[in-house]
Formats: sequence, C-alpha cells, structure tokens
Amino acid sequence: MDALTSAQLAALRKGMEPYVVFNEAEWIVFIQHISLHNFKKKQLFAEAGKVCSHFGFVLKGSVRYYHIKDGTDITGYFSFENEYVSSYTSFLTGEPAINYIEALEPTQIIVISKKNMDAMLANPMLAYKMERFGRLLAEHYLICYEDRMSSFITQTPEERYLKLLQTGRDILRRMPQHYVANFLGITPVSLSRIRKRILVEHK
Amino acid sequence: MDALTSAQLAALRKGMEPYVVFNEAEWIVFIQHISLHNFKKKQLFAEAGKVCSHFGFVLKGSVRYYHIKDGTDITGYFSFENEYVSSYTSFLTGEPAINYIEALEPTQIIVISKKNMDAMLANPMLAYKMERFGRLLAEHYLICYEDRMSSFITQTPEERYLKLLQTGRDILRRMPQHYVANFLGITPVSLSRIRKRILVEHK
DNA sequence: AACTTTTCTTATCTTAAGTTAACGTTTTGA
DNA sequence: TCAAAACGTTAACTTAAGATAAGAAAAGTT
Repeated sequence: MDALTSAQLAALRKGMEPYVVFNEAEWIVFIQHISLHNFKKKQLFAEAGKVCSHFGFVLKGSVRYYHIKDGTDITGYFSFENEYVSSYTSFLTGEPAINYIEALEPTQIIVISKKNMDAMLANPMLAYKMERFGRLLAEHYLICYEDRMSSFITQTPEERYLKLLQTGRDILRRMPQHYVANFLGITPVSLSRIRKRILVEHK
Repeated sequence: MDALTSAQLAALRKGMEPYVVFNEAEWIVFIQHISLHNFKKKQLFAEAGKVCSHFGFVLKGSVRYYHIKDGTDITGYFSFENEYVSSYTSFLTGEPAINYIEALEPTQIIVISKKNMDAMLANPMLAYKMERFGRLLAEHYLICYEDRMSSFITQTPEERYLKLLQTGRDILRRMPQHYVANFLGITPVSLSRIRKRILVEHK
C-alpha cells in the first residue's frame, strides 16, 4: 500500500470523468479514501469463500476473474487498464464471493474499501456524487452484462468468437487462448477447432 | 393510461422500499411523474429497433423479453409482479433496443418515462433519492446478471435446469416450457430430453 | 361442442462440443 | 541455460445438442 503519484491520481480522475466530476474540495476528501496496491503476477485481488470488501480501478496491468469447478479453473471475465474490478456481488451483498480474481501480470490497482465507500456515501459532502457514480458505474456494467447475456442466448460459440474478433481486440491480443475459450463459454479444444473452421472457410 | 388507485400506489411504494423510502412531500411529487398502462396479452412494452424510452414496475401480470433471430423468437428473460421491466440498455443509452418485451397476459404496469426520470434526477427535491434508487436498482440487476452469467460459464444446461428447479419456481410454474428452454440457452426439444433424463435418473 | 392453435414429447439424423491424450512449441523461472 | 510448466493444435472417441418432422395432448377460441 503506497502513496499515489499525481499522474496516478490524474488517471483515476480521468477514468471517473464519464461518471462523476469532482471539484477540488471534493477531490481532496475523496482521495483520502483510496489507496494504491501493487499486485504481483498471480496474486489474488479476491478469493472464493471470502467476502470481497473492496473494489478497484486498474491503473496498470490486468486481472482475470475465474471460478474453480471440479478442480479446474474457468475464466469468466477480465479487466484491463482504466477499468474497474471487483467481485461485485460479494462487494455489494457482503456475502462470500464465489469466484477468484487474480493479477495476470504485475498490476497496479487503486482500491476503495467497502468501509470507505460507505463512509463517502454517508458524508454529505460526497454523498450525492458518490450515489451518482455508483449508479452510472452499475449501469455501465449492467449494459455489458445485458449484451453478453443476449449473446449467450441468441448466438452460437462460433458467432460469439466472430463478434469478439471485431470488438474484443484487447482480450484477444493479451489473453491466452484457453482463457478466451472459457470466456466464450467453451473449452480450449473447441475454440481451437472453431478457429480452424473459420480459417478454412474464409480463404 | 389511467389514474392510479391508492392500492396500486401502495404496492409501488412497497416495491421501492428496499431501495428508497420517500417522505410524504417527496412522494406527492414523485407520483406526478408516473402513469399506469394496461397491456393486453401480446401487446408490446418495448420493440427492437425502437428506443425504449420508459421503464416500468409490474403491478399485475407478466412480461417476456425476446429476440428475433432468423425469423424465430428466442426468450431471454421474464418479469413478474413487483419486478421492474425495461429494455435497460436502450433506456440507459438512448439507442434502439435489440429485443422485444411483450405482455404474456393482461398486465398492469406503472410506467416512468425517460423524460420524467431525467426530470426527477434534475429536481433538487428528488435528485438524491432518485440517484440512490437508480444505483440500488442497477446493482440489484447487476447481481442477477452476474449470477446468470456465471451459470452459463460454469454449468451445463442440465445443471442450469436443476438450479432453476430449486430457485425458479415462478418461471417454471407460469411459463411455457419452450420459453424456459430459451431462457436456459437451449432449444425446447433439448429441454424435453433433459427433463426425461432427470426423471429416469432420479427414480 | 367443434375447431384451431399452442405446447410438449418423441424419433431420426446431423452437427458440434466435451473428454482425453499425445505432440510440438513457447514461455517461465530456478 | 536448462528443465519444467504452460500453451495450442490435432486426433479419436463419446456425448449431447441442433434441426426437422410427426403426433398426441392441452389450451384457447368461436
């Protein structure tokens, strides 16, 4: 847990801008509620069975969300720079998480604890903007999930992969293929076949 | 579009209680921004290609969310009494919806238009509580989606069905099976087979 | 009550995904 | 730098889901 540089603070402020804009006085109070954490590769940000009592903003690096089922892990999601990260359900409900979140590389995350988040929501100086921030952030993820859910309902794995080719550059460039496969709801072997099928068809 | 009875207003107030509690003065202003709509069976609440500029609270009846793909419709979700309904992504972004929402029976829905919602968010008397309501409601659906997404990533269709048997009583009791099948991400024929498999195994 | 439509099951056939294992390649880290 | 681990592809086999069609049962309509 280290002090934040002004560049790091600026990155966070910019990352929050679509959701909320603080004035100077508010910002000074706000940044007293945050801290910087450095995660080594494979270090856990959240752990199944434990309450995830914090959420974060990824400054640098990336994280992987995964479940463990029958001894093997299954990747469900990723977060990259300038994205938020948490085991949201656990953070919001206070119940133990059912998934793990790990750093995939050395990763810097600005962390807000549940306790500090609640303190800000209860602080008249910040309450309104924090409610708004929370609303817009939750809505942002709601939209992501709605899109992802409907792709599972209406599309085949192959169609989902083709869509990812168009819109998911970051994931495809930076993630090992077997993680991407899980993310698409299939096995690594199956994704390998789909890729081959596409190669042959489009040549 | 009709006037609301006091019983209907009470139902809404109770339905919002987990998220926000209004005092009398606030409530009087709030209810000036809502209206009651009666939907006949099969009448549309939202339509693909059109912006869904309203959201609602189901007083009575039920609705079905569906996509049309290659000429056939695929059911993605349902809302019942005391639940909220909207093509959220469209409502929140202002872009055309990609899905339809229809009443499955004569259905009463209390409707808030985007315009009125924005007016309340801009009204100092209601702004804070509406932001909070919006946050908690979005978080509620975020949690639902997270749960549903992880079931698609980590479970087989059969496992999803078994889970629905435990927790989805309303859906199973009130929805035709071929809608439930889509909801689980499979075809009606496939669900029929899964049901048979389970029957044989557990006897 | 008679008729139509919807719903569910069943069967057949086709297609694709899961499983396991082997192999070569790349990456990692001690 | 060298051995171990991780990764991606391929193959063979198994299992389950998609597509289509037919028929029975249930629900809805006139």
